[in-house]
Amino acid sequence: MTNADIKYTNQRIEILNFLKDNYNHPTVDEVYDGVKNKLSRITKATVYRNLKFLSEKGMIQEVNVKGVSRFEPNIKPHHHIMCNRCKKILDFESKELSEYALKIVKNLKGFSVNNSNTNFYGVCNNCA
Amino acid sequence: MTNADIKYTNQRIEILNFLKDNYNHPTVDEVYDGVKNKLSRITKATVYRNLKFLSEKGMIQEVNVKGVSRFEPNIKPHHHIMCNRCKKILDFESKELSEYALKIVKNLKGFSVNNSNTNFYGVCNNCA
DNA sequence: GTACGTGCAAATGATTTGCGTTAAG
DNA sequence: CTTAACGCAAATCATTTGCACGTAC
Repeated sequence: MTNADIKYTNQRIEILNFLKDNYNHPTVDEVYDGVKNKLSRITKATVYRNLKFLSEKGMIQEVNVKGVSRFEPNIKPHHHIMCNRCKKILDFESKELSEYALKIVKNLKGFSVNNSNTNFYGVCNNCA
Repeated sequence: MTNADIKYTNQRIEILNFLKDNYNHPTVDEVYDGVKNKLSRITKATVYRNLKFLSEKGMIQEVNVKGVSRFEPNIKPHHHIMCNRCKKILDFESKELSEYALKIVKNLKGFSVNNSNTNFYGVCNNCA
């Protein structure tokens, strides 16, 4: 999670801090609201720039759900389970699923695939 | 593909026509450009309204790729393979993959999942 | 004839960018 | 000291909406 090449500005640190241990997949606005308490002068542009920057550095992960960007500290490859009612997103790790999926497309002509992820849709117990 | 409850306006017909047999997953703008030849006075608002309408009716399918909506005539459940270079998207049908994925999450606590789809990433032969 | 769809222009919402200033290393 | 990041405001891009008019059925 540390990297020598990057400048650890207060803004960046607070954003990383907010995301750390936050598995709710917050949107840009939610991250902005979350760090505003600590850094009252921060702007949304800075949040956008840093979230993009940190995603590109592989320090966080961006998930796009129906046109909205969300961010999470879990950088391991994994799948997502989404509730159709409350829109909550759960991480789901399954190496065997990833491997099975890759095996299935391996002998496909015209494409060399190197990774995959699966999205699940359903209803969480809270909403059911 | 036909439905008695809907009004078949020229705009709607041309949009369906453009999408029919078009497996390139066009964006809203591409659909707009595609039908403008036939209906010079059509506006993007109409294209947006109809693509949404037809998706809700289940007559076409919307796919969201990195924040941009794309549309396709293939309404059967299926997976997608995307080229990281040229961004081309290929449909990939695999009932066994869907079934395997569902089986894996079936005994997950806190969520009742009813469908899934897998996205694959790689490089197509054209780009490789 | 009536309800629904359309074209147009304006509104909204998300994200990006130019620029002068500030701070990390 | 130098370069990258910040804050601010304005720009851009995708998508939606209100409204008067038109058209499918």
